[in-house]
Amino acid sequence: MPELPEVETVRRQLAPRLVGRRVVGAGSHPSSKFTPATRLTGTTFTAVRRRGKYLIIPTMDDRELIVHLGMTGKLRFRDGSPDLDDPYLRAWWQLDGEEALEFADVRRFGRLRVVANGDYRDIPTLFHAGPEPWDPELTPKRFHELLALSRRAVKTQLLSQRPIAGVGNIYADEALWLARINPKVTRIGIERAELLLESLQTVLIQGVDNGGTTLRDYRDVDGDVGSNQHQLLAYGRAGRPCFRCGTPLRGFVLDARTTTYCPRCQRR
DNA sequence: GTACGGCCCTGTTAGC
DNA sequence: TGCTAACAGGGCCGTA
Repeated sequence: MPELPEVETVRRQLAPRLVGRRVVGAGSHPSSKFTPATRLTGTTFTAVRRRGKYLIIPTMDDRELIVHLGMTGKLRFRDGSPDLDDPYLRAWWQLDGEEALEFADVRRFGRLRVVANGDYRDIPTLFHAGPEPWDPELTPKRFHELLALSRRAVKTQLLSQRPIAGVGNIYADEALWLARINPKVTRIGIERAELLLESLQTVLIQGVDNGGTTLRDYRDVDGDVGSNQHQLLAYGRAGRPCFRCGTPLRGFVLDARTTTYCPRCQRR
């Protein structure tokens, strides 16, 4: 379940090895989620950027490869040719210099797109994505205004990517716990919005510093796990005592996602 | 425009 | 031991 810290970790590892590399061949799984990969033969990657949970990889011919890792997507390099016997290989790019970039994804929730530079109209979540967590324009006031655009539950809004980009289920639960905000509240004041923004920045920075959170599937480009799962304060701890007050944390399903919160610290 | 439910996927785990 | 059902969940789409 790669969220901003996991995707940023991948981006940092990918960039020095991918920028300047030419694609001499490509292939993919037949699903339309992955076939865009094949449109890149002959071009050269010029950068590796990130926007929310999306990797954006511009090419020399003014296009961009957009990668969403979904739940179990992994990017990795392989010496020589791609491993076509891997049943989970969904796309691959043969690079100059006898090396391949592979996209493997067990559950096929990931997806690839190739677009003209900056044209995200066909990728709704990316097109409508809110500011990055560290965007200087994302002031507490602005964040509060963005949250006020909808009356849905605050956690639902975070997962929508609209008030802020890059937050998924794990870091949403963590930040809401840290800010003592109930996931189901539909309106928060400017002071609590500021606290939530600070909490989001805190948990996301910690996630990046720890190389991401590996619960089961996530691996970075080198195949290594992250270590942030050892720092989690709320996510996945339902039934266990709150680190602040000792009250057993409660779990429920919100928007088909497990949600964990402290019924005492995070009262509605 | 907004809210909501269902679907895509498959390995792992729980329950019988 | 072996089978079945439930579960995990980000993004998208159809419907109300």
